[in-house]
Amino acid sequence: MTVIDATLPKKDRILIAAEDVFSRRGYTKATLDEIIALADTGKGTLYKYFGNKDNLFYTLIEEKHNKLMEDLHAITAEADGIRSKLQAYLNCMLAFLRSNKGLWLIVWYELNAAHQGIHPDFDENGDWVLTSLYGEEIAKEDEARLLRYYKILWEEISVLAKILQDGQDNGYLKYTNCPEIKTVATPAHKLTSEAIFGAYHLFAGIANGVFHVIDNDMDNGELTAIIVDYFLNGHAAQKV
Amino acid sequence: MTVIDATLPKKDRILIAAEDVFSRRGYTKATLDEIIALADTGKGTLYKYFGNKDNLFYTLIEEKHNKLMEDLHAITAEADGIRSKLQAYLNCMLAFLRSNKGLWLIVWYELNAAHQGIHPDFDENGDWVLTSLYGEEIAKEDEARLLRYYKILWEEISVLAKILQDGQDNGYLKYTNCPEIKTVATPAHKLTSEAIFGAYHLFAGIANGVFHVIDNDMDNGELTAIIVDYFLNGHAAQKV
Amino acid sequence: MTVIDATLPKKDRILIAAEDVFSRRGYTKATLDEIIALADTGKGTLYKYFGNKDNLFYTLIEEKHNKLMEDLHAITAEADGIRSKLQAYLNCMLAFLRSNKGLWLIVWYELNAAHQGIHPDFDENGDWVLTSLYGEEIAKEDEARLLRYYKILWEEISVLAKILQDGQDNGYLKYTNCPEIKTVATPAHKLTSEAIFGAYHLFAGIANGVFHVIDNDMDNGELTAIIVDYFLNGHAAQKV
Amino acid sequence: MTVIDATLPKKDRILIAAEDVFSRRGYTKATLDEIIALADTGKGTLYKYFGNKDNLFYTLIEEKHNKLMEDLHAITAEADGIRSKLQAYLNCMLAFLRSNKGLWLIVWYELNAAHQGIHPDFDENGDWVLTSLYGEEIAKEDEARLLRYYKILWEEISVLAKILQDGQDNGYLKYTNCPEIKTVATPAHKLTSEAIFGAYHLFAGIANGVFHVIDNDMDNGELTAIIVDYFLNGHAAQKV
DNA sequence: GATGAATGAGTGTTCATTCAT
DNA sequence: TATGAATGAACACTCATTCAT
Repeated sequence: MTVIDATLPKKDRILIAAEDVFSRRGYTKATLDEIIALADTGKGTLYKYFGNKDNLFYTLIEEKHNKLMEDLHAITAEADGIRSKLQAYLNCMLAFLRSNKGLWLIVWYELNAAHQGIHPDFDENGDWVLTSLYGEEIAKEDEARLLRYYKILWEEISVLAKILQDGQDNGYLKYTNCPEIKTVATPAHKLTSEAIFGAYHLFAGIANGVFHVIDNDMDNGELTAIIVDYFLNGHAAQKV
Repeated sequence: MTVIDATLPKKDRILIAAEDVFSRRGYTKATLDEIIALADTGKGTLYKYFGNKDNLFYTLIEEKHNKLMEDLHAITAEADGIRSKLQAYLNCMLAFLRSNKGLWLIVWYELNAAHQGIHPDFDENGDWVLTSLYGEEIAKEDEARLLRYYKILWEEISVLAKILQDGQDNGYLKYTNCPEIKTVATPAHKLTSEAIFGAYHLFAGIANGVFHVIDNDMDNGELTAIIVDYFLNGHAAQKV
Repeated sequence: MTVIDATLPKKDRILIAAEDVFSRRGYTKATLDEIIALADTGKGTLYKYFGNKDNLFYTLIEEKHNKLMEDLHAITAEADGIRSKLQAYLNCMLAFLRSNKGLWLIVWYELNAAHQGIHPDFDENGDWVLTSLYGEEIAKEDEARLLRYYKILWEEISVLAKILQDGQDNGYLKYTNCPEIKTVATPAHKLTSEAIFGAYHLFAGIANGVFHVIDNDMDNGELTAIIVDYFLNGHAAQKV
Repeated sequence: MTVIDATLPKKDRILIAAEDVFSRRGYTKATLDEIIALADTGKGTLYKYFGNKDNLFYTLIEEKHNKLMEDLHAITAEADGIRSKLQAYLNCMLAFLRSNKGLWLIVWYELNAAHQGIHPDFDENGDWVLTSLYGEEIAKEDEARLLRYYKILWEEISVLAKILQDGQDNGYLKYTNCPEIKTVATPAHKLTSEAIFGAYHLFAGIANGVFHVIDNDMDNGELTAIIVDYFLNGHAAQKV
């Protein structure tokens, strides 16, 4: 059982406790009671600072996400060439996901609108719009809640997608002419679906470690080098 | 709101309704009330047939899983060579996941022991054993419940892992000498961690479609051909 | 797990199963599902023969009670003198309760109106009437149900009470002049409250065996001899 | 319908309501809904304070039991000689049971392990151990729950048993040489089975008043004097 | 600013009873 | 006659949220 530094401000202690509990239990099964017990504070305090369960979680996520985005932008801007941009992105992302696997699984799977029968897309004005695949009405407040998590995924993916897009544009990466892979790109984003698909494909596996095969102490650089090699050159021993 | 054929036996209607509700809501947020309302039946009927929520879900999963395993074994045995085995596997798996994405997301993420602070592994006798990463006791019945879902993941992965393992053994696929990727293989399974990692990496992305980029009507064969090509030869336009 | 002779008529098998289950679980916690499973029959059959749970239980009790009453009357009529009548009564009762302890505990405690805030008594016509101690109305059908169990207790006690009453009337037993022990006797029954109290006092202990102190194989005659001696002469080594 | 003083703290009101409802309905048939309705509170409040139904009931029992044990020890230590110790014990117990008849019936009959096919006894270390008479497994938590009620019975009996044991040891009370009455005594407790049997026999009848023969206003001292006389000298008018 | 007592809608589960076959 | 599928009211228990202090 983690013990939280009693000298920290209550707000910080709640966030630390929330991270611990959400990571272990998932969003739905985490309880505010466990969080305040761990933070050694009262329920009123939690609500004073965060308003409700969802805002508490989002605050947690948002802070980390913003920091991650800064890092991703900085580190990939610095790198030179597709390959080193890719490796920079992955190094950064892998380190992040290793520390925040539990929380990001929640965003990717539990809170992802796309897994709740809801299809987020852009309308003609380039604004996000949610469509229920089952014809149900989506309440205004649900919409806002769902969308802000979706945007987080989108932003994180977009950095990688941009790299891949550039790679395709300048002929470094394949451009597979497969019409069935839908283009969800908009003028505003210029992401081809293929790039998104590739991006997702690329690091989805990293985030999870379903079978715990990757040693927790291993060096990021070495692992990402392997992954980038697989991604660029494939798993075959020689061209087939 | 789907309407279920009123002439079907209650048991079938419950299963159909359960699939619908679990797929949309996830395991925890799905309620038996919604299921019976959709199935137009009583709660007692559901419990008569399935005993409890978890058994209802597992019944749903098990039936589909068994059928899938039969198909996977048959279709990959028939195929000749690593590449066509890979493609056969993916064709089969992709078709399956497209129909059962919601349910399989639950198994992969929500019910996956590895995402609940629990580490499943083999003991010296080759039997499964669960270890809590947080020092909490795992109740006997929780253990059984978690394990049966984990075994499903394991079985489905193992077919692909075997193909990849063979590919490495005969030099067709790379064998990356990366010691930090842990070997979880046991004498009984002979799965190298790399094979597992590759297997997971390979189709994790397919299962999800976070961004709905793949058209629902697209041809499986064409898509899997692209994926296999990516997997074998990589995304680079030429060897780098 | 008892196995019931499959050649017996369904009705008999249900009664045998019901006796087993009620004895082990008590009235409320016994389930009809367990009974029909043990009887290897259907729910409809049970309801066809017995109508509802309470009738099933009462049928079980009534049959045994009627046989017991016959025995009690016969055996005490035969005996000569208070002491041997007492001993005869106790022998009979003890043997009965040993075989039917579980069922009779239900009648004495679980279904006893007096333990449910209800006071059964005679009205001016000598008819039974139930009065709620909490001012609640007693539904007509509840009244009938409660009363029939109460009458069973009453009848079984009355045989002993009559013996004790006779003993007091002819000076063999003490008549303690304690006005606070209420007279519930009616012209029809002529039971003084003291006799009832003594009767109850006498064999209440036998029925229960809270601490399992009495060996299941012990001889009835020997035990009842001790009890009657205690009852008549007390536990003191000499008159005190 | 009792009305509970609205100025009392919720916790106290729940306890008062619980006592009322458990006493009238018995343990199993008492519902928490009725309790909270009577206490005029919410279900969450009940669970906040007591955790579950069984803890609520046990809280009720434990408090009263502890107070009773103090009184029993004090009052019997003060009394001089077997007879006055007996009378002191009975006075105390009778007063207690008159106020708590409903609750103690539950402990004696409904929750008594010995009435659920379970045999509590000491093992070689003097620790309590439960054995199922029907070969069923006893779950760890069921064991703890059953045992704590059994210990209450045991403690209350033991005070009296000690008095009776002393009476036998110094020849004041009969020692009936009846081998069939099993010795459950352990070195730690030195209770002969006879003493236990006598103790139970003695006051089992008092607790219940199946037939309401004892006037609720009657004086304890007078009644216990009669009972002790019956117990010591028997019911016969003269030695028989 | 901090608290925690109080709440009640909601959730999985049980089981006596009904009724069409 | 015998059945068992179907039911739904009832129950113990959970937990996000409110609000008076």
